[in-house]
Amino acid sequence: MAARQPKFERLTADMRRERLVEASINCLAVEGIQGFTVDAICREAGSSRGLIVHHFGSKDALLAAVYAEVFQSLLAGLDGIDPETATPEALVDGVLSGGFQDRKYLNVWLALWGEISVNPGMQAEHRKLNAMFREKLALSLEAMAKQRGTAIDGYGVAILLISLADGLWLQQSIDQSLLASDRAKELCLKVVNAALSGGLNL
Amino acid sequence: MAARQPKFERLTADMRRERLVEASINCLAVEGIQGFTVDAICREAGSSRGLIVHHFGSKDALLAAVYAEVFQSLLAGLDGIDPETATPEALVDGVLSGGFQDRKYLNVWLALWGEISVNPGMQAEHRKLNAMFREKLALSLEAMAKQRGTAIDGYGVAILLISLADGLWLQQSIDQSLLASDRAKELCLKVVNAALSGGLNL
DNA sequence: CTTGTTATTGTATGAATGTTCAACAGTGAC
DNA sequence: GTCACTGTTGAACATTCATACAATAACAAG
Repeated sequence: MAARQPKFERLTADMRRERLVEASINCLAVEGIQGFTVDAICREAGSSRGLIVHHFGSKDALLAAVYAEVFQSLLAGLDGIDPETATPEALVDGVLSGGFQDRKYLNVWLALWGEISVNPGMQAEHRKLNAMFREKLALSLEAMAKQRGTAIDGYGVAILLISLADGLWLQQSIDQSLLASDRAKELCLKVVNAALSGGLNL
Repeated sequence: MAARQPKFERLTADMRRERLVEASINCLAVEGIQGFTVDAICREAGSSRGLIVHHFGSKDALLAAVYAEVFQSLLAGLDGIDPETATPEALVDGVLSGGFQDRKYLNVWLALWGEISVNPGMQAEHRKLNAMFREKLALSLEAMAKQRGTAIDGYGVAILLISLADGLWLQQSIDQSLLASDRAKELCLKVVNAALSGGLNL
């Protein structure tokens, strides 16, 4: 007699939550916010429909969990960067590659930004996480400027770099024929180098 | 006896289309793509539900019309700028204020970008319109560089400026506490001036 | 083996969605 | 006044949606 076949896989709550978050990212990536439906997500995650409410309470709470996850991978791009020894190349690489580099995430970020701009809870989270990111960048930038004997406004340059990287990534993701990704990196690098050498008066 | 009261206002097709497009923009602005529903749009436009299909054929076609309208106001920001006599200030002003300046449009653009990245027809339109915008910018930038006696890659600087402006506007729209809009303008201006004087080697 | 906990399922439900369509009515031509 | 044209209405329709919930079953503890 064959071994008994369980009717479903029973996971720990954390593992199931993780699977649902990843499935959500895939759904968002492919079809945008229109594809972010309970049916599609659970199909992608290989579970039944009831689990989103059971593990997250609501679909909105799941989207918040997606944001936390995606932002983690953005922060990870700056991991391993030591403010004292970092090079401009490493910094630009970190900003451009953390969670972003992949065009796949365009629709994920579009959905998240839309939600952040409307949902006060997510806006608070966004401010907190973004401040961390900016802080880390600003420290590295100021350390590098110091080595060159120039004084800069690290906060201002950080905003400049983040905005430029976001804008380039956005344009490139929407229309891939616009520019190659190494060209985007080159543009960022030139601006950062100019800022660090005092050429932008920042 | 009172004058007969018409049961509804009968407009020309063009006027009705315009009203529906404007109503769509308002709906998108307030609630994002979630608020872009036939019911909400027609309520906002003060008409019955049947008119979207009647005048546009489908809701998707209406969104395409919204894109055309919004991009027009983006192009209008560069109107009146003569490549030969333009100043960097005027150019940066034009890029930052055309159709963008207003935080109100954040959700409109997020929805449009999402659709563009997925819908081939809108992607083609996007490429065409964006190329026009870039072309106009590049011409003005090259003319200004020439006056300063430097040779630049107008196309590259245009992409740099557009991306930076987009990124700054995006960050600022998502979190208004991040930076003031005159600060954003100042950052753009410094980068453009550096580029025009050859400081960025572009 | 028995039992308790809880992850999981899948149906039920009611609200909201985009589109269709036949009837209606404003408007200008004659 | 009569007519044709077409902008407009609003009910009908089939889907799809998020959520609620009671039944089921996996799994660990004893």
